Amino acid sequence: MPRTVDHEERRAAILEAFVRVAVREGLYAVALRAVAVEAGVSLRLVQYYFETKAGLMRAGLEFLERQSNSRWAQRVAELPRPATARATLWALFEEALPTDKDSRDFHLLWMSYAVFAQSDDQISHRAFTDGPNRLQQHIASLLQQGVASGEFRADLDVEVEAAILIGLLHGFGTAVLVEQKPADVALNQLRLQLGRLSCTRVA
Amino acid sequence: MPRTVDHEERRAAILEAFVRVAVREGLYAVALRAVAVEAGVSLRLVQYYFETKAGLMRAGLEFLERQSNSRWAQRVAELPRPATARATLWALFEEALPTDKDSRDFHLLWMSYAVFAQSDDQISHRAFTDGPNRLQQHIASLLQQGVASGEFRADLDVEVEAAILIGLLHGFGTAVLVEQKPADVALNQLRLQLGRLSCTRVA
DNA sequence: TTTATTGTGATACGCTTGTATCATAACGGG
DNA sequence: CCCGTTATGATACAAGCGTATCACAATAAA
Repeated sequence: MPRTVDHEERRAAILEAFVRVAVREGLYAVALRAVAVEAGVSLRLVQYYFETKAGLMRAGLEFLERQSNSRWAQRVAELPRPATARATLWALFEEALPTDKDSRDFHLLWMSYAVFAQSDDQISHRAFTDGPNRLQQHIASLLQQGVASGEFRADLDVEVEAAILIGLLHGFGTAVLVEQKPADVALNQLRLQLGRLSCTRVA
Repeated sequence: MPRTVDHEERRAAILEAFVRVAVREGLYAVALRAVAVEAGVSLRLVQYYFETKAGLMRAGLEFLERQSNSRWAQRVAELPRPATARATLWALFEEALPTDKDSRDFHLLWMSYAVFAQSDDQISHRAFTDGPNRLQQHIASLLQQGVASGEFRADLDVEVEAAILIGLLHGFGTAVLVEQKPADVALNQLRLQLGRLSCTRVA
């Protein structure tokens, strides 16, 4: 087999260009030609690696998922050990809010995809339910762990509290995204809600 | 002046068609021709009443705002008097979640517009911050009123609690929208959070 | 060195889009 | 009655879109 160029590397480069264009012009307005120009390759190449526009869209979503997962994994790895349940939760909150530009872009695109998926059955809706569900499970188990270690009140319904925290996270996330309020305010309000679950009530 | 046809009525009819198309095909994919067909008028007519596509978009957003306001006004009017702060809040929650199809459509379009506005400076971002801010003020005053009437705990920071409730409302709203959870589950979880603020603690 | 396969460019096609143009029908005021 | 404004239809146009086609450069295997 000839002319072996690293397929995955090329795909990644094009996908990064895709993300940049999508952020700049809006996901709905992404054109294959614009992606090609942004990536510095020919239109044909984009076609070659992703076949069709729907293919690029699909790959874009998967790319975002992978990127988000690795971001979170790195964040957890940087956590000082041993990490309390509360500290881990807090890191999760900070990570889940669009604090820096990268995170902002990610949130915007994710939301764009969620909207897009509502009137396009090419891409599966499950990405937008499975992700939050997993996250909620994760939060619930962290809460449970916190209850066991005495950080949180013993009478918590961890499932419901996790659902509430997830809801808040999403709501505040979009609020920060549309610049209704700055990220640090959102974090403060989250801290208050988390404080309610603690054994040592602050307010 | 001749051939006087009710301008506003026509505009409204076209806007309703616009909304239907936007819900069906996605806001990003709305074409003037599709709106014309849906409204049963000629393309030229849509141009005549809205000049340009951006004009139609703008008008569409304003239409949604008006529709939402009147929906909420009617809801309040139907409230049994005298309405307790808690009952009013609860009505607000029920109204704010995408429970029926109309509300679902509204939420979807509103979210689409929010995403759209992030990469289009034709439509003002203020609609997406002013609305929630007003709502938050409203909730805060309801909470304050509830504190005064003894429904809610006296030591509440009503501003922060209002912010938290708004955040939850938005988060749960999108969760229901993407069918991550059904509306009644979201309402139950909201009830729990509201119970925390009450004088007579339930759980 | 040939050969088959993989990777890349140039370009064209058909379609849809928003917008513009032009004619003309309808109708109130003079 | 007629005139000028308002309202509506038919149609044209240039631009941009996704997709398809074809040629050909590059290279690993024979």
